[in-house]
Amino acid sequence: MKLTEAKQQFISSWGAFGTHWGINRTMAQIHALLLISPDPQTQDDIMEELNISRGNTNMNIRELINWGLVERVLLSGERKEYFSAEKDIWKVVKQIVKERKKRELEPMLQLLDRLEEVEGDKRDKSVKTFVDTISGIKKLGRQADKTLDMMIKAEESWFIGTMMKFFK
Amino acid sequence: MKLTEAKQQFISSWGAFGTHWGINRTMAQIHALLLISPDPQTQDDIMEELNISRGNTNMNIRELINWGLVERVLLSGERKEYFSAEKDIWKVVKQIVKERKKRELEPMLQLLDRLEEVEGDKRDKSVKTFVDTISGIKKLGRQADKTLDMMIKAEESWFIGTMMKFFK
DNA sequence: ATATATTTTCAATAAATTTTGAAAATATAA
DNA sequence: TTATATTTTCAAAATTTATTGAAAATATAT
Repeated sequence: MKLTEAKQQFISSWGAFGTHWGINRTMAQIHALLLISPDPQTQDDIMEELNISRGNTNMNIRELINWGLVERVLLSGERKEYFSAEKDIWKVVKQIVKERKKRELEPMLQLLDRLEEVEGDKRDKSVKTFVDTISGIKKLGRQADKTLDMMIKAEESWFIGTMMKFFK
Repeated sequence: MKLTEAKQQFISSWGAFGTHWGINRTMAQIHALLLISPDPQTQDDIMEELNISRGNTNMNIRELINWGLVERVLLSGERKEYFSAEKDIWKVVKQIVKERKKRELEPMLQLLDRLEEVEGDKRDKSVKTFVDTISGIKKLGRQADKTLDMMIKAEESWFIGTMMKFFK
């Protein structure tokens, strides 16, 4: 397979992959493009490569910056802004985990805390089922939260080494 | 908080949560409703509770069955079908992991295998960056695949116990 | 200061996804 | 068998989400 075709396939698949995980296709594609670009790219480079409008490009780049996956690069003597993505995949994964944990897991755990304190007699079957379900989710959620915290702090080598030993 | 309100909040939040993970809102809401329902529910029960149409209800129940999260229950002497969700959250998580692994992670790893074999000289910077990125993703992906395999087989007690020890 | 390049915003539009509801298919009862 | 209940399908409609592109804002150069 030629490089050009391989790049296109990667970008397109990364985009489709993203949509299965609640990430918009264009954002995932820009990320993919920057991941495989040796040098920082301008907005115009990205627009041209992916055939998308200036506004769309701009908004999604900003979103990637918010997620901590892309950074602005200023090249001396250049007026345009350049963008580049973190290439270390372990760091990328940790950053995504960190953000999703903060944006989704933590608020969900807070909600579960409140819901668990529902009024009513636990001898009432509907109260019991509700509280038991909420508690079960909360318990697993709290464990996930702790595990992810550790993962975020861990080095890839340590983490993979540990997993290898465990899950030989 | 009253049970009725708590239930509604849970269903609504579970639905919103789902959309952040590429799962349609209604499917997640039906799942939430069944999770907190002490007894199996009919299509009409679900339609009424969530204020959704018969077609929508039917399609999403089927989808939940495909995901292995809900099962049909036949009550003797009853003509209607009843539905209930697996209540053990650890089993639910394992089932979701298993399905997403099969549907998304495995095809992605297969694609990466093919992309890694791109033609061209690795001294060419653009080839090198591409291959290195693909290899990095593949390496982490393969490790995730193994780890998830183990998790799918593990008992909750073993898994949580292990994690607790590690991440004291 | 003015001109020019570049980035950002956002209302309008387009595209994708979800939902409806009525008709068709299927299953059960009489 | 015929009647009735129940489930399934799917084209059309509604809704949600993504994208465009031109105007406004900002930054840099002359």
